[in-house]
Amino acid sequence: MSCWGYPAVLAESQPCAGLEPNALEAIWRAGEIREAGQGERLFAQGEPAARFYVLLSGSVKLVQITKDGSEAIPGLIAPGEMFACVAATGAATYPTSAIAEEPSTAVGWTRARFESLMLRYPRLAENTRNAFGRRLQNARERVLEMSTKTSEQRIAAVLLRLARRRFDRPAEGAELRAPVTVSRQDVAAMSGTGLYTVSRTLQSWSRAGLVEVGRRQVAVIDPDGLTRIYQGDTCAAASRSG
Amino acid sequence: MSCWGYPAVLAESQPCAGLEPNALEAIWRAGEIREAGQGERLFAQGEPAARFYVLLSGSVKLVQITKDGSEAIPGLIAPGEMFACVAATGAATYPTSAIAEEPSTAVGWTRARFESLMLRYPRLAENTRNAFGRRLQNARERVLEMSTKTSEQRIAAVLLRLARRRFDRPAEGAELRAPVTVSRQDVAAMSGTGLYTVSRTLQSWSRAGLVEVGRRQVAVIDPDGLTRIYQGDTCAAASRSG
DNA sequence: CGAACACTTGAACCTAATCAATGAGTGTGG
DNA sequence: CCACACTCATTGATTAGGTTCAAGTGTTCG
Repeated sequence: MSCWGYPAVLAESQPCAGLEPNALEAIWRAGEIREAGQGERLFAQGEPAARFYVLLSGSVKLVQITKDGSEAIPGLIAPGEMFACVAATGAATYPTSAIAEEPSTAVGWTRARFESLMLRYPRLAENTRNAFGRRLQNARERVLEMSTKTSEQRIAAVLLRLARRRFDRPAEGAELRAPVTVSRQDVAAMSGTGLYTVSRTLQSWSRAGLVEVGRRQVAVIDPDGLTRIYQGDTCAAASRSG
Repeated sequence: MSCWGYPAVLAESQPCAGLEPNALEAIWRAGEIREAGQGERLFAQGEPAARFYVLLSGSVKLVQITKDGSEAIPGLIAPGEMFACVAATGAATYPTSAIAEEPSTAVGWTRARFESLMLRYPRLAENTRNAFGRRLQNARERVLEMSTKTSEQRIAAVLLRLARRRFDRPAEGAELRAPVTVSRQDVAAMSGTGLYTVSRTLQSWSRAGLVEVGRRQVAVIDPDGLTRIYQGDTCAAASRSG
C-alpha cells in the first residue's frame, strides 16, 4: 500500500479528489515537478499557456496587470488547488502571472497530456469542471461586490478570506487564523482599491481593535466585527480621520 | 441525411460544436424543450440548480441581485450559448435569475443526465469546459475593469459588446451594429454604474455624434470613437454638463 | 550609515452616487 | 380622441467616498 509515488496533497487536490490510487499514480507520473523560490515567477501574463498546474506546497499569487500599470490579484493559490486553469481550456496565452509567495512546489501537465488524462479518468474531468464552476461563480460575485460594496467592505472581505486561507470555496466555516503576511499594496490589489485607502482603513480598524497591523502583516482580531462591516454595518468606527 | 430531429443551432452551439450527428441526436433527445415569453423567468436566483440549458432562439438576460436591491447583469445569452452553467458543476442553487428578453426557446438537461452525456461524449465535456474557461477569463477581466476603468469606459465597453452581440468571446472582430433595445437601467447593471450616470454619458455621446439614443434604444454610430474612449482617450467630448 | 522599501497622514481634488423634480413616450379606458 | 396613470429618461444641485499628490516616519538591508 505504500508503494505509490504520488504525494498526499495530490490525492486530496481539487482535480484529483476521489480518484483511485492507480489513477493518481498515472496522473502523477504524467506530470512534471516545478519548483520556485520566494518571489520567483512560474509563468508570466501573455506567455503561451503551455501548462496546467496543481500546487503541492507553498503559496502562489496570481497577478493581472493592465497597460497603464495597475494590478489586480484574482486569486491566491493554496496547496491542493489548481491554477493556470486556462491551459486546460482553449486559451492561447496566460491572462495572469503566477508568483511564488513562499518557496513552492507544483506539478504541471502540458495541455495535451492533461486532456488525455481527463479522457481516461472522467472523475478528473468532473472535478476540474466543478472547480471551474466555483471560480466562475466566485469571480461574478466579485464583480457584483465591486459595484455594490464600499471599499471598506471589500477590504474586510479580503482580510477575512486571507485569515481563512480560502479564496475559492464558499467557506464561511470556522477555522480561524494567525497574522497574515501581506503588503498593503497586495490587499489593495485584491480588494480593488488603492494603497492609501487600505492604509487608512487598516489604521482605523487597528484603533478600533478589530485588527493588528505591522510591516507586511495583518492579524484579524475580531472576525465577527469585520463580518459585520462586510455586511454593511457602517457604524463601526470607520469614519475618515479617526 | 435529413432524418435528424435536432435543430441546426444545437449543432453549432457552444457545448455541441463538432459533434457527430448521432451524438447530437442522442443529446437532443435527452433534453427537454423549454419556452418562455418575453419577460418571463426561466429560473430564479436561489432556486435549486436543477437544469443546464442551451439557448436555441431568442435572448436571455442573466440577473444577479443583492440583498439591498441593486442588480448586476453578468451576461446576455445569445442562441447557441449555454447558461445555468453551474448546474453542470456542483453548485446547489442558481446564483442568478434568467429572464427572456424576447420570446425564447431553450433545451434543458438535468444535471445527472448532462453528466452522463459528457461521460459518453468527451467532446461535449471538452467544449463545456472550454466555455467555462472563456467565461472565467471574461469575468476576471471585468473585475479588473471595475477597478481600473472609469464608468465612462465601462459603458463604452458595454455598448460595443451589445452592438457586436458578443459577451463571451474575445471577439474584437468586425460585424457591426443595429440599434439595440436595452434600457438605461440595464446598461447600468451591465457596466456596474448607476442609471443617472448612464443617462448623462449617453446624452453627451449623442451630442458628440457617437451614438443615437431613444426610449429603450441605443445605436452605436461611431464604434471606433467608442473604442478610443474605452481605451482611455478621455479627450472625446465627455465632460459633464455638455 | 545611507539607500531602498513599506507604511502613514494631511490636504486637494474629482468622479460618480444620490436626491429631487421634470419631461417625454406608451397604453388603457371612458 | 383625450385624460389618466405608468414607465422610462433627462437634468440640475448636492455631496460623500475614494483617488491622488506630497511630505514625512519608521524598518530593513547592503
